[in-house]
Amino acid sequence: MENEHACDMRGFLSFLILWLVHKKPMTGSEIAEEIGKRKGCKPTPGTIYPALKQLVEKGAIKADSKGGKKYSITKTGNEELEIAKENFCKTFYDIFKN
Amino acid sequence: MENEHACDMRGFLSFLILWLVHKKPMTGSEIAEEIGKRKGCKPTPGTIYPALKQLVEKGAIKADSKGGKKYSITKTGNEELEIAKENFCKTFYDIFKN
DNA sequence: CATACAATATTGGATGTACAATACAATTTA
DNA sequence: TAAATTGTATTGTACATCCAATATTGTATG
Repeated sequence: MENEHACDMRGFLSFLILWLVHKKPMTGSEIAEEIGKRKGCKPTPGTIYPALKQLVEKGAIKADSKGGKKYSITKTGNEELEIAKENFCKTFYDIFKN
Repeated sequence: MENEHACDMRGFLSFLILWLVHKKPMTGSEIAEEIGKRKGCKPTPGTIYPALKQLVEKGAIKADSKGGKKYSITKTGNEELEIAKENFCKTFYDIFKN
């Protein structure tokens, strides 16, 4: 609700989830598994599901209620991801150089 | 203390501050300015100084109390930065591609 | 010395992310 | 059907980060 903390360094979990789901629809546990592989430490359900819930409420992702309940990105989510990705790259552009 | 939330997606502000200060000692306002340039939105003193305080308390940076009070990275901070950088790159390795 | 201004810093309240513990739902196995 | 297992989700508590507002300190300038 209209809180414009645009300067926020919070939100990297949501950003990463959005990024993963944008590549391929995934279930909650698949997402946790993939984050675990990348960071070396798998987040617990109490971390993953609240974040998923927020993203659904924002309309950035949606849950396909069949089978394992996969989450996939929406049009809104894709637009948001594009902006977030750009900001991310501008902010950390020189971290990856060597 | 000794809270081992190793899985943490929090701490990106501290990470970025550490990264900036590692390249060159900076004052609080210089740090805010540089982050503002990267993100397009300059963090307020209420964001920057508590983070700096924590980093000093951890021993990751130290304040040179002469002139504009520049902060510079310590040996401990450099070691911490090296680890954090590696985790960061592993976690977001595919964001920068295209 | 006094006033102004910039940089440094703290406070209070909100939000995102963290885990542990627990609960619930859908299969599978006995 | 009962018990076990796995995935999904909530709750409670803690902490990093966020801003606005305020306070403090240091350095000019009058």
